[in-house]
Order: sequence, then structure tokens, then C-alpha cells
Amino acid sequence: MRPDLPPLKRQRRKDLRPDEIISAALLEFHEKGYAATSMGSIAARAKIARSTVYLYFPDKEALIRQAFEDRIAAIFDRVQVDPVMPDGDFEQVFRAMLTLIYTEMVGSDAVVLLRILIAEGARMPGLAQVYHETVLSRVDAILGRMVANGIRSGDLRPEVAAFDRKIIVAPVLVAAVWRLTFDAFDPLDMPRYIDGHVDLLTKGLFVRP
Amino acid sequence: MRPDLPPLKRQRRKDLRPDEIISAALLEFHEKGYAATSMGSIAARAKIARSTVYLYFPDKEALIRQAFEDRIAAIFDRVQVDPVMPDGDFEQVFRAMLTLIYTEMVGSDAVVLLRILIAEGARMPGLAQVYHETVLSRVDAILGRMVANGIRSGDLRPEVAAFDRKIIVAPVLVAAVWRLTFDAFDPLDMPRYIDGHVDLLTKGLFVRP
DNA sequence: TGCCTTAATGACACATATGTCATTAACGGG
DNA sequence: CCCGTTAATGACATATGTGTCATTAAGGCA
Repeated sequence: MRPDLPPLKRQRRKDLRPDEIISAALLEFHEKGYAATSMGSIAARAKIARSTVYLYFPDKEALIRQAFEDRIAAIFDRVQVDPVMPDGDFEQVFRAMLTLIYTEMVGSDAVVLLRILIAEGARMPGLAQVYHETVLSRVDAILGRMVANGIRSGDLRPEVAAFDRKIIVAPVLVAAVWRLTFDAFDPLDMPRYIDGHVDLLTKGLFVRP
Repeated sequence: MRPDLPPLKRQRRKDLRPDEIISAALLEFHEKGYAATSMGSIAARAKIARSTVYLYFPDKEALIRQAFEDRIAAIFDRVQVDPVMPDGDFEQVFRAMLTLIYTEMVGSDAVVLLRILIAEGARMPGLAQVYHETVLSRVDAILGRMVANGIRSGDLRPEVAAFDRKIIVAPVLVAAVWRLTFDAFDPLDMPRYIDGHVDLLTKGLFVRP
């Protein structure tokens, strides 16, 4: 807890408010869950009056909506800037891609969004659809291109083209969920986990017949 | 909506109440989520007065606790009765095991429990721990034995022993989450999904070098 | 049949959340 | 420096939920 910073000017403050509120909200959501979080506790966390929140967001759903848009956009910005996909060995390509997804998704504070999506997605179809369009289908498209390249270059088995590609990245989601739910009493060894994931992808479980 | 059945006797009714209430609760949880569901709506769904619920469960958490115990036990009962694990081809073993898990977990109405666990697990450590002990570690142990057998028989690569075995079944969890959240506008082709999963496990993505 | 046990109910007191609005006071321009 | 603008506030009216308890009535039993 750092000491109070010198107060900002009024106009500047107003510009920053929405983001301050969203950050406070995400912390609250993380601790209590979306449904169980009240506008009051969000305001308290942001150190403003409850009614002030309503100056910026009509209600809690608008708030979570904005949070999704902002944070997802931020992730894609970061990834876009730094698309380190080595050209060479296909195993390296997979490892790089997965490591990127692991750190961006599992590491960042945006995991809360994933939990909210799973918990409330069915009740907020808009959210689920936006997430599907902006994240999942994009990731799937990228994976699709990678797989196509791999098959063309002869590195990947042609049958892989028929895969539901969710299978390929499924362990990432499980890692995220695990950290949210079970990490306290059964922590995940991330490097080992990633190694296993890459190894499974490249070689499968079986000895060559 | 079937017509009202003849009312049961008083004593018999009392015995059945807890289960009736749990069923009603699971339906409500499914529709509105755990946190957003009130005791009132559960009672309404079960067609009893709200105060009657308190006759059987002290509060909502006790209710969800009981629901977990009952339904998980039921699943294990069903599986125990019918442990069809073919001895022969190891690919068949995996396919049988995965199909069983897929139908029991993804198919059954107990998926709601998974969603609740993800959504509220961090706030209800008891739940998460019970689930971890009764389901996850058991499944992991079974998988561990299968893998050990496979390595001994020479079917599986020895490196697989070092895997975090969550990786092997991760696609199951993703399928469950997908159906809860995105199935409405991007339905999952389950047979194709399972095929892909088995194929990935047995052969990996790569052509043999 | 008619009493007695007890499952079930409805009402009460209390707590917490929401959304609105008149009022306040901090800033920034003239 | 002071006044007008407006970001921020606190209080109000309303709604929804919780847990308890005295009362009711359904049904088992003599």
C-alpha cells in the first residue's frame, strides 16, 4: 500500500475514472465473483461514492462489458506488437505460441474474465459472443493457418486438418481454470506442464509401431 | 409438463424433500448461476414455501454442498458398476475411458456443478477440496495406473510418465465448458471431437521423423 | 371418528442492494 | 480573485433477500 499520491486535476481525473473503476471492479470480481459483487463494494475499492460509479456506467453489466472490451483489446495489442513466431522447427513454433498464450492468458489478471465468462456466459450471451468472435475464432484461425502450413511442409500429419483445433489448446484453458480454483492446495508446475503439452502435441503418447 | 401426480404420504414426502430441493436448486443454478439464485426461487421451483427449505438445509451453502456430495457419488456409482475397460489395444482403452468420461461429465446434468466450482471454487475452498479429493485425484490415479501399464507393456513412450496427466484429459473439460458457454452459437461436434482427441493422444500431431 | 404429532406455512424484523436527484464544493477561465 | 461549471456526494424511495417463529393443518394412530 503506497502512500496517497498528490491528487490529480479534476479534468484529468474524469478521464481516468472509468479505468480506475474497471480495475477496482476486476479486483472485487476476483475476490467475490461477478454476481456477488455490489456496486457499493466496487465504489469503496475505488475510493469514491457509490453514486459516482453511476456517472460512468449505467449498471454492472455495462461495466463488465467495458472491462471485457478494454482488457481483451489490451492483450491483443501486446501480442500484436510482439508476434515472435520462429520460422524454423515446428516444435519451436508450437512451443513459442503456447508459451505466449500461457503467459498472456494464464498469467495476466485477465483470467478473472475467463472465470466470469464461464460462470455468467450463458446468462450474458452478448459477452460470450463477443469473446467468441474476438478471441476464440481469431485464435482458431491462427491455429488453422499454422496447421495448414505444417501439413504442406510435411511436418504435420494430414489427418490433423480434420481436428477440432480446440483440442490442441485445451490444456491452456485447463491450466487457467486450475490456477483459479485448485492452485491453493495443489499448485501447478507450469514449466513441466508446458513441456508435457508440447511433447504430447509433437509426439503423442504412443511408441511408433 | 406432466399433470400433477397424486400427492404422496406425509412421511414419504419428508424423505424425498431434500432431493427434490436439490434438483430444483440445480435447475435454478443452471439458469441463473449459484450466486444469483435465491432460496425463494429454489422453493418456488420445488413448489414449497421458502421457509420449508430451511427445515432441510440451514443455508444455500449447505445445500450446494449436499448437491455435490450426492451427485458426484451418483456418478461414481454408475461408473463403478460399469467399468468397461477393454484389455486389448491401448487405443481402444483410451477411447473407452474418454467416451465414458465424456458422457458422464459432459453429458450429465452435473455439468452445472463444474460451472459452479469454477465460478465459486475460490470462495468455497471446502467445495474445491472435496471435488479435488473425490474426483480429480481419483481420476488422476486411474490415469496414472493406465499410463504405467502402457509404458510397461511398451505401448506408451516412457517420457509420458513425467507428464502432468491433466494434459491428457484437458479436452474433456474444455468440451464441458464449451457446451455450457458457446454451444448456442457454435455447437460442438462431439464424435469428431472425441476422434480428434484420441488421435492426438495416440499419434500426436507430427509425422514420424 | 377424533385426537395428537409434526411437516409446512406466512408474517416479521432485519439486512443489503439499486437507481435517482437535489445539493455541495473543487476546480479553471475570465 | 471570484464566479460559473460540473464532478462528486449523501440521502431517499424502492426492491429483494435472509433467517426465525408462532401458527396452521395434514395425516398417522388409537
